[in-house]
Amino acid sequence: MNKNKPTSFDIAHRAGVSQSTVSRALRNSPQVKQETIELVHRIAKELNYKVDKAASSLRSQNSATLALLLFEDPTSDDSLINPFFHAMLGSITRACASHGQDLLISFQQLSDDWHADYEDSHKADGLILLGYGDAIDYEPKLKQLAAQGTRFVRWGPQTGSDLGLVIGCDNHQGGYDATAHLLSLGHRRIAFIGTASNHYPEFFQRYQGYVQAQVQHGVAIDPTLQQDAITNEEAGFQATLDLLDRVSGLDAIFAASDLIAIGAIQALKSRGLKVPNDVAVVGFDDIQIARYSSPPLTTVRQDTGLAGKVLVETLLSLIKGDEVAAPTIPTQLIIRRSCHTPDDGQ
Amino acid sequence: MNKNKPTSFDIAHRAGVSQSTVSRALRNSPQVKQETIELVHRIAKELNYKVDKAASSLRSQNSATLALLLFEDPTSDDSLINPFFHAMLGSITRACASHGQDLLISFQQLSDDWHADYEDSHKADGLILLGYGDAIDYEPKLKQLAAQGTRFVRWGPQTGSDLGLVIGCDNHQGGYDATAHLLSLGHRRIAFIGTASNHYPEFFQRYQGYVQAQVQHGVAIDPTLQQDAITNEEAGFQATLDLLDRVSGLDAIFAASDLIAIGAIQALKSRGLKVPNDVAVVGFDDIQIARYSSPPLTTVRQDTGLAGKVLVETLLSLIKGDEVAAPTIPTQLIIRRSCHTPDDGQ
DNA sequence: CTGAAAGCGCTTACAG
DNA sequence: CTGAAAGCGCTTACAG
Repeated sequence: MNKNKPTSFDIAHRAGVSQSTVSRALRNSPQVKQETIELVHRIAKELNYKVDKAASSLRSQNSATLALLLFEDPTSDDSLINPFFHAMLGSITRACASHGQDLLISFQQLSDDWHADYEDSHKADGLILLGYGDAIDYEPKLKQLAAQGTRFVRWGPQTGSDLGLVIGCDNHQGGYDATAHLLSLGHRRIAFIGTASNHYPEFFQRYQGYVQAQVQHGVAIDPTLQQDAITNEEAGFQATLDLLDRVSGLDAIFAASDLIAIGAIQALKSRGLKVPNDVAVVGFDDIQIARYSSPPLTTVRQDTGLAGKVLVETLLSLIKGDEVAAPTIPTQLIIRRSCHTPDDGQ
Repeated sequence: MNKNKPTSFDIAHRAGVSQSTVSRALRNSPQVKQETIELVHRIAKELNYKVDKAASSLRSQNSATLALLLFEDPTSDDSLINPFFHAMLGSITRACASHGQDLLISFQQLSDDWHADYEDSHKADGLILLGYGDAIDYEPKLKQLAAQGTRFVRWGPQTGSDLGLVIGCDNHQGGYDATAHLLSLGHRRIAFIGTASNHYPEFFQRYQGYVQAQVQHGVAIDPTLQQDAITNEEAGFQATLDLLDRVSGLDAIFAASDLIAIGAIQALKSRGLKVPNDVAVVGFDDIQIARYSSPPLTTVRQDTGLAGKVLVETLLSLIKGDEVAAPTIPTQLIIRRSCHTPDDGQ
């Protein structure tokens, strides 16, 4: 079947033109007569001809392929993927398709040589990095990539002194909005669950938004209301239990991610506390599960559809050598039933 | 940076051997002296050399790449991916990595020419098809792939007269186990929610297991207890409301997928029915959400870890030209709180 | 607007 | 165990 795969020479022969002209015509070169272009395309279709990607990449030194590298904390169960990544994956896939790029996907270990694996081998023209993990562990890797001249974009926290091009949402604003919403509902003892340090800068930015909202509303910050957790349900569950053992009078939780929030809700229920009647909960991400948790989760949506598009387009600009900026993706507060709304009598 | 990418000639020069020998040494050919192999590898490492994938693919006519094509019903919201696919994706990714294969990923429309897109262009040596959708719509596509000699494997229902190589779980047994479990808890009015026809053969197989279990337990089949639904929460929600309007005395639901089950639970709650006290619910898949639904969902687990490995390894055998069989992946009943267990006093 | 020719960086017979 | 040579199927100067 594949033995007789047609080449551009076959088309040239049938069309009565040279192979060079076929090559140009297939890419709709303005140099080629419209008539010839149409003829070549017609014959190509008849023969089921497709440009050989390997030959094209080799000659043009351009793979028209991007690589998406996913990574998580090495401690996390590696059969699970953060649902937030899935949404990003869908969006990145579509953006690649619309730009004629193929997408390689891989789960990476911190120990691997990402540059070598993808750029040196010409498998991909650039990398998209996606992951939650300890930013401190991760930093040397980024430095190495930058030093190697790897073209990459990364989803993450924008700090102003970023290694490489970082595209992220407005974590601070999102944290502010979530907290302001809880304050507007009358809550005053609002916990923050999530590791708020430079190890998890996205969470830290959300925490800072949480602090700012309270300061602006004249609520004193009680540092004992912050409890560390990485982004999975287990961690959220355990952190909430620890928090409940430590503090009193809690009336709301702002969880640094939806996964943490879902664990928190389970923990609250396990202690006989009702959500939102006893404790309101707000998450972050708006993953698919958020709508189907019980109660449905109020959360801060990250626009994954836009994010994927921006990641891909920014990377393509970078590869082309254009000047590129790193836009910030806005967030949006999505109100559901995990906290009372003013007009919600429940 | 990439301008001076080293080639096998650079290594040859430094090592004082020919380029052919370098090429052999890099692939650890038994023809090459161990000493030479080691020398070549050492120099390659020093130079950060990586075999150029395009050149290698072009010459060897082998891309060492598989393509994963995902598709869903065109009607479904295309920003969502069935969580079951995510688990498969993780598993397939890992299996590819362990076999030295790159993985291209794409969301496909039924209208696209999958063979041309991947095999004719030498982007991939074979395809993995993953998707839920109407099997009848899908069939002409499979016939076309088979006719074109495309090497592909597919996750789906094994019917005995499959187009191409189909790997799937034991849907019938899974349906039987779920239903037998409900029967053992004393339920007698068990609904099946999911389209049970040749349009959705996996669901149909699960339905047949459901029927068989009841027959064996001497329970008469009431066809009005079956309600169509495709695999998403919306459909499950709506189907359950319709069912509740139509039939009386319902004491359990076997949903053809977890997404349907989650929609069903929402619907039951919206009618003031308690799960499992008023109506028990069992799902199918054991997606991640199942553990965090409220109540946690009893379901039939498909072993996605094994499935991904088997898909990849079967496809690689097919590409190599080996004789291949299509194994069936076993299922496992996972008991949680969405139906009473005999020793669960709740 | 088109063609002849070179060459991308490998792998693989072929010869020794 | 190693080397010289051909060639995978394109793209792209170069020449007209």
